[in-house]
Amino acid sequence: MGVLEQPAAPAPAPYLRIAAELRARIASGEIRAGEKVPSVRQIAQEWGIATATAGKVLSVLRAEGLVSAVPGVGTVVGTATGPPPGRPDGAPRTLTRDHIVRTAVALADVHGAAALSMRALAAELGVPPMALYRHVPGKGELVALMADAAFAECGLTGRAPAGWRGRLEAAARHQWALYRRHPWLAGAGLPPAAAGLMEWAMAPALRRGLEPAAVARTAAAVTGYVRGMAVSLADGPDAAALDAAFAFGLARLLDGLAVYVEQHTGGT
Amino acid sequence: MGVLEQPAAPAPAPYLRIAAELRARIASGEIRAGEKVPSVRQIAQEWGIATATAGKVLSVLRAEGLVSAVPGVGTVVGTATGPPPGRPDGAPRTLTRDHIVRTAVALADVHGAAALSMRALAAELGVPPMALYRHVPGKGELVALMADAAFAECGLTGRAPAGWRGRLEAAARHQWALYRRHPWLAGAGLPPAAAGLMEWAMAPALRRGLEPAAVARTAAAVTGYVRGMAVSLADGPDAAALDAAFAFGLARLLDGLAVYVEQHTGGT
DNA sequence: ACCTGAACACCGTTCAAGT
DNA sequence: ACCTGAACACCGTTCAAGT
Repeated sequence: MGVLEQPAAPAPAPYLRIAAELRARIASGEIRAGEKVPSVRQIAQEWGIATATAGKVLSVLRAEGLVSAVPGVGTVVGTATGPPPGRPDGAPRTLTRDHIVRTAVALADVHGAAALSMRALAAELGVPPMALYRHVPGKGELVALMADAAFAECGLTGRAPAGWRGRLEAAARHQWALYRRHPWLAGAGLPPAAAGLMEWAMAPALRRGLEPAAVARTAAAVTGYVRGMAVSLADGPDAAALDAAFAFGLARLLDGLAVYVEQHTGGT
Repeated sequence: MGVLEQPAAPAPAPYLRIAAELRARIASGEIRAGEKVPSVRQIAQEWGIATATAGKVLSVLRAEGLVSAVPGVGTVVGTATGPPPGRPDGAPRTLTRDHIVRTAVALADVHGAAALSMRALAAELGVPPMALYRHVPGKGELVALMADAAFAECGLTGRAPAGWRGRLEAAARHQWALYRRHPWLAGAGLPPAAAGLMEWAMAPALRRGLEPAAVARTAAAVTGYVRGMAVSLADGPDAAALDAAFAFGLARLLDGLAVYVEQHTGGT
């Protein structure tokens, strides 16, 4: 039923997915030749994976010749012998909406929402500002496309929990991870892809017989909770403390929902 | 202990408080002579009070000669014989930080956060833009002051619930009401006055023996929940549906917290 | 027809010139 | 000393002028 209910293709392993994301950042010019890619430690922290997995990410990119380890510095884009392959400098790929959106996401990720202007984005892409308007109606629509693209990143790799609670928790944690990765996202409005995620999340509860109105309210409450914690995160304060508060509050919210679901559905 | 624990002065009745707010809007120039003040129905809806109470609000202002009922139109600022008393036109009161902040709040309430610019605010106040900077360091600080002023509006009129759950629910609903009244507020960051509200909210739980770390996480989770629902509200969609979802989610969250508090404190 | 440079109507804020 | 006009470095977007 839900758009995410039956993944069209098997989800890639996390390290491959993250490697693909870094590859996209390099391709979009967000990380340039000679600049450092995130360290193993940074990757592990940013995506919430083990350092061993993070190490595999960099191995993949090194094996491709896209990055190389520079002792005492870190892992940088390109090899000692020249710029990275795949996009010879000065050959500007034809501008597409997708490329614009991905570059905008990268720009906002790195420099913050305030730094995302149509003019700065155009400069990043090496095109005149007005060129963007042939692919995107305006900045508002661009931000909506960015949010949709971010939510469409499939990060639900493991098999989907069958129970309503496991499914809802997985969706909430996925949403949280997206907000951690894209600090501008919580302020961007919920895109259609977010509705898809919630549809996926609520499918077991719906099957269990929870009435549609309660399903809708549950989805709104959980989504709102995650988003509220994310905007608080964007305020600036201690991220670690909020991570703990997020997990705590989510557990309490799910506990409370469990009581309700018990009372309002057939049984186990 | 909390700043709101022992109110310095007895809280005014709701209709007096709302009358004061409308009076401030008129004084600040947000509602000008000849323009309509909110109708009984609008007041009842905006502040979540009965229409009978809303009627008393307008009675107060009418008795003061500040507004008058115009049949077929509504209640408008001023009397049939001239402009409202209290601020003769052309006599600009001396600019103060407080006046700037209150006018900014009124401007953002009516025209939205996007319409709040230093230049527009200065125009509203009838001063050159740079005059604002002698009272406020910059726009960011102004918004922070606005948020603090909004949170400092005391709306917790009834006597404070003694139980942890009633207190927390009252604080959450108060915060929700603030966000309903000031749609820009959820996007403005949590000001010091919000921490005061949470301190007040969590005092009974703390007295009950809930450990400080759990108290902090609970406060962050509830505040985040309310704020997340409020930013979703600001997205634009059906406010009535979100009101219901807010109440639903809050009840579930408090239920889940109840289980936790039961297990982690002494007893009743 | 397609593309885009110049222009318009804004911003927040600096700073030097006014009183 | 206090105040503020002009200016600076931005914005998003319109539109007419270029190819």
